[in-house]
Amino acid sequence: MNIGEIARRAGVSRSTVSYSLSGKRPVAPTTRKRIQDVIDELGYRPNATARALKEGRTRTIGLVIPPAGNRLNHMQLDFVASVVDAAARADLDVLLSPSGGDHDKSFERLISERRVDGVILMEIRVEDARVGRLQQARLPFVGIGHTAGDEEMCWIDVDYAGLIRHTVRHLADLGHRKVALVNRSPELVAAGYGPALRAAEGFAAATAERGVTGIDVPCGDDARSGQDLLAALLDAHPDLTALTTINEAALPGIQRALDDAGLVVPQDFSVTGVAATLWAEDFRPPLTAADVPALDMGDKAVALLVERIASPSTPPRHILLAPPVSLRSSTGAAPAHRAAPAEKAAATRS
Amino acid sequence: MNIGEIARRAGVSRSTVSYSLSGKRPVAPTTRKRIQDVIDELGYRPNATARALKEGRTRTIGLVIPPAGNRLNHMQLDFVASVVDAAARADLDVLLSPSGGDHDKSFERLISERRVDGVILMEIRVEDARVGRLQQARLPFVGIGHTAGDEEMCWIDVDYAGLIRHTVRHLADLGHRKVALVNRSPELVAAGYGPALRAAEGFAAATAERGVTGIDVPCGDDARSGQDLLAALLDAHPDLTALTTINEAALPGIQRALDDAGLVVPQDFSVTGVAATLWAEDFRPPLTAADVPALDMGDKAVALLVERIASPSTPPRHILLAPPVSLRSSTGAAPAHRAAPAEKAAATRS
DNA sequence: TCGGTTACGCGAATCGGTTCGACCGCGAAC
DNA sequence: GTTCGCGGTCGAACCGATTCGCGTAACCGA
Repeated sequence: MNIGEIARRAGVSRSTVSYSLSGKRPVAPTTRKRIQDVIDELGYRPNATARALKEGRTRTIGLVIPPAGNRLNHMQLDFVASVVDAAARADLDVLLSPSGGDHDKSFERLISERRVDGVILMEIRVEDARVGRLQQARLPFVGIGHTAGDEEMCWIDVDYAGLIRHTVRHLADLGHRKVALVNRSPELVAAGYGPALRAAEGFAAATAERGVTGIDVPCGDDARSGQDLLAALLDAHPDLTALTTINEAALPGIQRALDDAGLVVPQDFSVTGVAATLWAEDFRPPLTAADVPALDMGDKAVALLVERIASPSTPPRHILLAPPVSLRSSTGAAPAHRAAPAEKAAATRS
Repeated sequence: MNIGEIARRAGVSRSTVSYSLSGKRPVAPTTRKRIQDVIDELGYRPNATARALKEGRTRTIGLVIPPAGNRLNHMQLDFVASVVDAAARADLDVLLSPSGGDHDKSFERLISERRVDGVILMEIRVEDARVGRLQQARLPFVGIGHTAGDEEMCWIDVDYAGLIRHTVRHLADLGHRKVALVNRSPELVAAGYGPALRAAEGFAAATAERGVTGIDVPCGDDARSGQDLLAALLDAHPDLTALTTINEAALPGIQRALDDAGLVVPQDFSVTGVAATLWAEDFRPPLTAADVPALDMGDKAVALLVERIASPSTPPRHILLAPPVSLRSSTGAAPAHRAAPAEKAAATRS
């Protein structure tokens, strides 16, 4: 069932059917009605492939996600969902491509076979070969995260440096003198993952500025790692009274380690950071944190990409988001003295 | 840069380039080398759209996920990841379509514009209009979950009835006399979501069989709902000593409600159910549960779909998975007497 | 009455591949 | 010495849409 079949049944030429559908040239009302009746009867919709070939665009965008091994965190998941949603509203389909390494089969297919009109690139690293590949292919794209040196591309990012700086100041104002940054996984930090690097930057700047002692440690992106890490940290630093983090997935583990040590938040220990709203609200007590507007970012990313596809030659735009810190109840004045973890733990175990 | 350009530069016809690439007809080694050199130099890859038009297949499959509003749980997320992965291995791309209602724009586009060669349909309901739509369009598809009446389709499902029955027997064997089933959200239950219905079936059968009292309650798919529900449940049923669940997302909330009530697992209360391995291991103590092999299911779904695309007329196959129950440490002998929640909670609050 | 719009519709070209039929030259077989 | 088969190549048709150029008829004002 194709446009020729419709034309035949309506007794007109194929071009007339096409014009009737697109409205790009006038078609007599009676003819149009006849055509529409046939279309309605057969439930015809023009073949997307043929249309794409002729028009030179696929009405599809690629969404490059971290590879399946690395589990997506809630922020990323919300982002994916909102991209798919926003794309649907713009009558675009979304092609998924898991890609981590530089030479990924599925990524390469997307680009060189021209399956998509544009790409949204998640989890950009500071040195990212995919950016060069996209530029070389002249394919419009929007990065989630930015690379320091490159102003030639469109991107949207969260101002991790600024937000972490903000949280550290907040803790310093509450009297904390020794503060930890629970960063993303060692692998991501080593790979030069932007948010991890910039969080560290902001952390270093703010601790120096306020004269507090800062401990910057990477942590696997899961509850277990968070628990082990914090237990070790509490053990090694009896005077540690607060932490800030960008590692959402470690939060449940952090909570457990604090419980195990018999520390009450925020009386004995303060916790803050940057996280998706859901995670922040799931913490107990609710986390004082900068809420990453992941849903909003998806909308913005699609809008930016659509704009870029329409006019690829305009100078690239950048959006740096700095959501406000929601004061919930996981931070408080520094305790005069934090009981040694061992003795507290013993007390609760009994 | 297209096949004509390659042909021109290599001094051959377009068909020769095509045959050289596909190997469907012999090409002289010298010619082949000349062509390959030009291709390597320009980095040519045949345009996917044009190829799809001629071949009549897009090498793309559609993955229909629950709409963005309903947050995906870990099981579903693992499943999506493994589908994308398995598809990539089979040189297929994955087009995402969020669809809940019956008349979804993006779903309809996928089907009627023939953007995909086949579809994987997640979260099937007992009455699901999308199934009929796919059959009518003669588009191969595999359902995740099955509809009772319809044996005409391919599906993969987890044997929720059997697994829940199994967990209830386990609890009964440990001496529990009153057991709750924490089911999925009221909306899903009302919509006739298969796993929810079948879990209830299995629960009813097993409680009857073992003569234990069963309480079957729906619960929102999030931590907060789990917490509220269980608190209410403990309050209303002082003799409730165990629960089983298929609602992963509620687990963290269940954990909190138990903590708040001062109940220790498994001494005071037993918890079990069906969950993704990650959630089961994240519970404290680790959850005795049937581990849903979501990653495996993705592989199997893609394999089944590929098979069905290749030969659409063979009778549909069904796969019912019944993963073994991993005995971890969240279930134990029923306590002689469970302290009233109020008095225990008061004790911990002090 | 005549030139000039405008409305309407058709045929053909085009997008970038794949594939069928045909052709040519050469060596083997009868 | 013709014929057959086969390796190697080319031209043309085709997939299903869009769109350009052109023809025709009706209608307008001068």
